[in-house]
Amino acid sequence: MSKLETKTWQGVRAEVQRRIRSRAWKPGDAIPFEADLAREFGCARATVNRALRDLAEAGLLERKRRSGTRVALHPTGRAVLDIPLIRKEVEAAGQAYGYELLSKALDAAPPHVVAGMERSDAAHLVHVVALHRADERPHVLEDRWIDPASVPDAATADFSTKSPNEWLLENVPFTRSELAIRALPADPDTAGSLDVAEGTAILTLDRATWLEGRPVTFVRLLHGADHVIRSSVTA
Amino acid sequence: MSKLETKTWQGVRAEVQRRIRSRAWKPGDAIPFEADLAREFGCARATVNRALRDLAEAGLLERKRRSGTRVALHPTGRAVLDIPLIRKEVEAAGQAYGYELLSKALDAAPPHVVAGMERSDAAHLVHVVALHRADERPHVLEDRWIDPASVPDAATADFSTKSPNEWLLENVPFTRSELAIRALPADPDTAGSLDVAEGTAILTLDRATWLEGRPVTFVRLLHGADHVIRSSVTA
DNA sequence: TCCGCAATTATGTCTGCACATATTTTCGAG
DNA sequence: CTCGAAAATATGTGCAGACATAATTGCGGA
Repeated sequence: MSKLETKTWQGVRAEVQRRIRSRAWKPGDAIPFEADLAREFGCARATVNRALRDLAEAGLLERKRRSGTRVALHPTGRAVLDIPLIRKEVEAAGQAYGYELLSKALDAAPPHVVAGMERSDAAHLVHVVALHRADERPHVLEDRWIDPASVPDAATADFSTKSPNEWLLENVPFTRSELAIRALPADPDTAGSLDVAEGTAILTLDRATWLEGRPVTFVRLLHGADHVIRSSVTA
Repeated sequence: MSKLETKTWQGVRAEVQRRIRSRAWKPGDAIPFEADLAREFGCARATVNRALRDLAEAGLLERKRRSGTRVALHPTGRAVLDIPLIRKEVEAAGQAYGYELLSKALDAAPPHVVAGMERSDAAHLVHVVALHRADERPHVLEDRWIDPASVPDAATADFSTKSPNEWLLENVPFTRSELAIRALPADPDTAGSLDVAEGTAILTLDRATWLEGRPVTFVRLLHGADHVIRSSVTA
């Protein structure tokens, strides 16, 4: 019937998206088979496949072998957070970036108990505390532990001018990382470093990273007042 | 030389990833052309293309036409947050889900000033406040505004048993949404509803959604004590 | 009736080939 | 020497066909 002749996978995706949004295909409905859509659109099945795969990745469709494809019941909201270097984040906001090393210890005790960070030799970590500034004002307090077993250079690295945040990203690969975002009240030390009142709500970002199952580093980023993590979703 | 014969795009991706992690290909380096890799791996160029495209999406590679492909300088940290239904989130944690409508107003004033939410007819919004519980304890306070111009059914919808969170997701499509995560101190009302002390650090999630440029809804989710947003990244 | 093996079938992926597109590079005109 | 058009080239995408894989279905035997 239709002489749509879409031909490009983006075109197919757009048309399918339109049918979902217009409720021609309702949530939970099964949609036509790839082969049928290919015939309708006048393109190859591979092209339809590419489009549907993309929409499935975006959470709009659910696909199962042999069963077919259906419109997702609850479009799984999915936000992509960019986690830039703190320096780049500050510079991108048009502010002057400043950095200051507050402390570095070689044989530090294990960090505060953190879910998902079961270290083997917890007694010999490198512990670095550093402050990132934006336009002279405290921006982020970086509280980092590094496992020297995974990162031998960490013990001798000079963190006085380049932050661990940046140094690690450039020098140490990782295979997996976990992220946890919390709202915590500022403890006295944190409050002092960030120049806020004790107990202030602090947006806290914990990240643990591993290389092939071995712990590499754990960092807690304590953000200054009114910090916002933003993300936009196009789906 | 190598008789790797990888054949599958996941295999190619794994091998390329290995070379990046082992620093055989260093950040900033250009890697071999698709055609060359295809010859080395003994597979079709399309297969290599699929693998490299996937790695580029993950932020490990940067590709430009005619220029070739190179290893990303700063593996762009990128976390994917799943934003599930609150009900599903609670149930997934093995807790009993409870829901209670606290208030519904038809011609509400515009919400607190929110960046990115410039409404046209700000004086006629539907305003719903509802509480989500987990095991009887307050879990999330949902503070939502809906634009009836975009969602006519919102005025008559019954939010006493099904949350706006869930109702909107099932009934209203959207094209774009923006997300902001903050840490805010609990104001008296919020503290009362969530059963926490006033001033407690609250993990706050603001989301604004549009359909083809028209505002649909704005919601502020105020999370109870110790709430954590988690995400794991495999790259 | 119930269980498990086998046929079925929709999606997943690979291949080889072709052409499109975006850059870079080259090279000639002024 | 400079500028701009034309050639070169790596990635992006499309096509048709084939086989792989995972569910589902249905059949047959106990």
